[in-house]
Amino acid sequence: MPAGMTIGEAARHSGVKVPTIRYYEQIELLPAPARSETNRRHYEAADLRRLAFIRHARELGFGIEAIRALLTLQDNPSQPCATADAIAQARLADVVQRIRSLTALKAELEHMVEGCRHGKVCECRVIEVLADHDKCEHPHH
Amino acid sequence: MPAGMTIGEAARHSGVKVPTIRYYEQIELLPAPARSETNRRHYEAADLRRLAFIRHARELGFGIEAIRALLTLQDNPSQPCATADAIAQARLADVVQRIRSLTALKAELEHMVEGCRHGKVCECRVIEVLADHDKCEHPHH
DNA sequence: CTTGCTCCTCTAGTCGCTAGAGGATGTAGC
DNA sequence: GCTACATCCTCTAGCGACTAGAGGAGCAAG
Repeated sequence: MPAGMTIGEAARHSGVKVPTIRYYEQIELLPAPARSETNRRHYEAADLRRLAFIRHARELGFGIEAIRALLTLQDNPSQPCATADAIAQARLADVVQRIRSLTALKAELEHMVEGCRHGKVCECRVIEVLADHDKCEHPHH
Repeated sequence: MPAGMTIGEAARHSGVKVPTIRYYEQIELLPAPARSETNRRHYEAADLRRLAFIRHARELGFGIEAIRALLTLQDNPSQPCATADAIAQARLADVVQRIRSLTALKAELEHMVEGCRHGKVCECRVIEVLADHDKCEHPHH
């Protein structure tokens, strides 16, 4: 018979922390596993695959609800994959947008830091730029 | 006597929403302003400058505690600006790191989306890659 | 005088966990 | 068997930075 693993073993195997696994069960992202006579959770291979899927999706920045949708799709493989594609594309668009705005931010921060002469606050570029938006190179934010 | 403006006017002027201004007051980032006879807040020019400073710093991604430190520095202009510089540099390092990881993510997502043949889920690249980390181009995450 | 906007306070919700209390169970060494 | 210590259980509360909504009062225009 398949012994199954404890929640701690599942955590080590999947890289998802123990409380996080319990949390995923609570929000019904992961099915509640069988319990031992003494009330301990026992995980099988299928649970581990699901956990790995979730972890990977989280690493790629998908939100819980998106992952829920993707898991439902995985459970119904005969459906068209347009939804999965749309979710991934939405995430990609979000990432692209974030990179854009972070790159602009980076330029602004570099501008601030480079201008700092390490003197007193009253002549500090960092404080000065923060206080006056017009001192930004590209004040489009 | 300086009339001062209502919280709504201060919000329109600064671009910070009304409830957010109240929230900043609650966490003591913004001093509690004078009140009218009927208990309404009245903001002066100094409050507006402080609000603009906070808003700009938030736009650049500084956390509330960092902003609190920066505001304290601004209030004490004779101190050396090493702290302000350190805060800005820490933020810059964070932004650089974020850009790096988002760029890696972008490549992974593009890989997923490009591979999608828009067929059924059972042959969908998106689901497939999520389920199997080894199918990533650069599985360094 | 009524309509509709703004203001007040307070509480609770968002997201994805994470931390901690307080208690039961399991394992290893003696 | 006894003693540590790790691991497990449930439950509640906290994080950051707001945001939403209830329920009520004030204000300005028609």
